[in-house]
Amino acid sequence: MNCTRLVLRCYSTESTHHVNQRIRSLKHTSGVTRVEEALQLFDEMLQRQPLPSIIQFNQLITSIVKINQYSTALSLYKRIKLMGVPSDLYAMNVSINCHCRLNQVTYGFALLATIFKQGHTPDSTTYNTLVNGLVLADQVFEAVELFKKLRGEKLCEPDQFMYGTIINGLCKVGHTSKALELLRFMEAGSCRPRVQHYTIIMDSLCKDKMVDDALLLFAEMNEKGVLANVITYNSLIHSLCNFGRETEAAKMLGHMEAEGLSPGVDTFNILINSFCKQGSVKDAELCVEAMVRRGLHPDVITYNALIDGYCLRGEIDEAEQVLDGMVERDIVPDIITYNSLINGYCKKKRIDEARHLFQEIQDKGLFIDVITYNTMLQGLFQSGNPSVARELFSKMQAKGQFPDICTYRIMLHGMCKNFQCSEALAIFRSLGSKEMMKDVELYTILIDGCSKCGMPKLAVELFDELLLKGLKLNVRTCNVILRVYWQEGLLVKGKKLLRKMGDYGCLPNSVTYNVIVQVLLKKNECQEAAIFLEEMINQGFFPDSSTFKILLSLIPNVGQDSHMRTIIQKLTSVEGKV
DNA sequence: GTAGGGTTAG
Repeated sequence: MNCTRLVLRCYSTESTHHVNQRIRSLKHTSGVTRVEEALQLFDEMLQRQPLPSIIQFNQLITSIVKINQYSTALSLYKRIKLMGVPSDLYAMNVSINCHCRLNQVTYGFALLATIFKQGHTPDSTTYNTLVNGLVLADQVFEAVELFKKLRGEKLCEPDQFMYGTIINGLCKVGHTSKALELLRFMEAGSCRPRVQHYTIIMDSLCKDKMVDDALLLFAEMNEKGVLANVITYNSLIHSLCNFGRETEAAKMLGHMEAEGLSPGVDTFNILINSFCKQGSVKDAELCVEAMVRRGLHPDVITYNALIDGYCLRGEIDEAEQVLDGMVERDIVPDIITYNSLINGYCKKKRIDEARHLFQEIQDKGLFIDVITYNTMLQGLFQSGNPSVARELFSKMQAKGQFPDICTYRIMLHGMCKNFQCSEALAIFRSLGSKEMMKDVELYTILIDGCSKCGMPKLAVELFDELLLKGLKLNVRTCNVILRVYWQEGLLVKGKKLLRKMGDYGCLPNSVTYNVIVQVLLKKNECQEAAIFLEEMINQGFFPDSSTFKILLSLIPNVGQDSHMRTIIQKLTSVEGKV
């Protein structure tokens, strides 16, 4: 009798140990495998007699939550409930979080009621999870109200998490200054702000383009003895890069190492990407060397950045070399890698190679995305294959790939250039999406296209339609229609628009004047052209090379004492000095 | 030994 009991107890503790071990090992399993193994373990746990404790179930389900499988997690809780395992506050809190992540805050609040009903007392985690749920649901105002209520009614003393959630929410809706106020409030109180709080606000300041204010706050934080961590540095490095301040970003990296923090592959990738996009792939390569020296391994993102960087510069051979290098290191190229390469071939007008690669990756069974199609379509148009492009456009839709706004811009632009304006217009009119019909870029393409296809009236109508829709104008749109106005002699309209451009938020630029002057010169209206040339120069703009060419060709024909002659002389003398 | 907030790369 005693013996049996002993054996049973041994079996029970041993299996508990075994289960714990398997739960722990789940953390080292990734993605789909983790879900599969977790589900299998869960089934085994349900078979056990006695049933494992709620703690073990919580641990297992948490490992599923960590990989964002919220519905799965909730369904498992439902099942253990059916098996009669009593829930605890941890389980309830995790469930609330799952509902919040699934955009079901309401269910979260329903669970709060259940907690009370079951005689539990919600804790700060419960409330914080709910406040965060409101933030996630874009109900920041409601989140702040709940926060105030909890504090006012002493239901829950706000802790660093709660403050973090609210600061995050305020920043998310653009109220960075309110968040900063709350930070100042914390500094004066007993719940002192941590690095997280500073990081959120610095990041938000940067998103508001106030990078220097962020840097000031960073300095202030350091003075207060709050230590920055890798996330803080990653965020600042990224923001500096976004504003073209790569040198300072690189200095930041040095800074963080001096502080004893180790930058990760992601830190380097931020810099590498930025250098590549800027066109300085050489600097990016130096960054890669620096990361390798630190024992970090470039990943697919690193290689993709380099490949894209080279392709953007048209240095396709270098891009191919990088590709070889990554394959040698067993890093599998993905669709982004191939999109860059296809773009590189297209840029170099090596359309056959682009088409070949496009076919090859499909044969490999790789998923082709809308960017692949867009890249290919653009390449086809630019290499003078409009009909192949149009075939591909049909094919992608037949395959179930929806065109996006870029697809339509590429298509309509390509078609207009190939004198297929009427068909382009037909496509535009048949656009299902209301959003796309409100795209100023599409209008600009069509207006320009119609005028160049000999349909200026249609161009003018389209512009009026655009105004009627209340779409926001940009300089390019104005420049395009101004050319039409001057070509068609619609000078009243033209001059009116020229004057109103500032009100529309787009001041005339150098192109604006070049366009007008060129039209006038081509129409041989030299006097009028001279007036605009002068205005242009007074505004600090300068004729571009094509305007200049026309001007120079006029020299023999303009009279000795004409206004135009003086201007040309002035221009050529300035030109000589420069 | 189970739960809640922050950054990012294409």
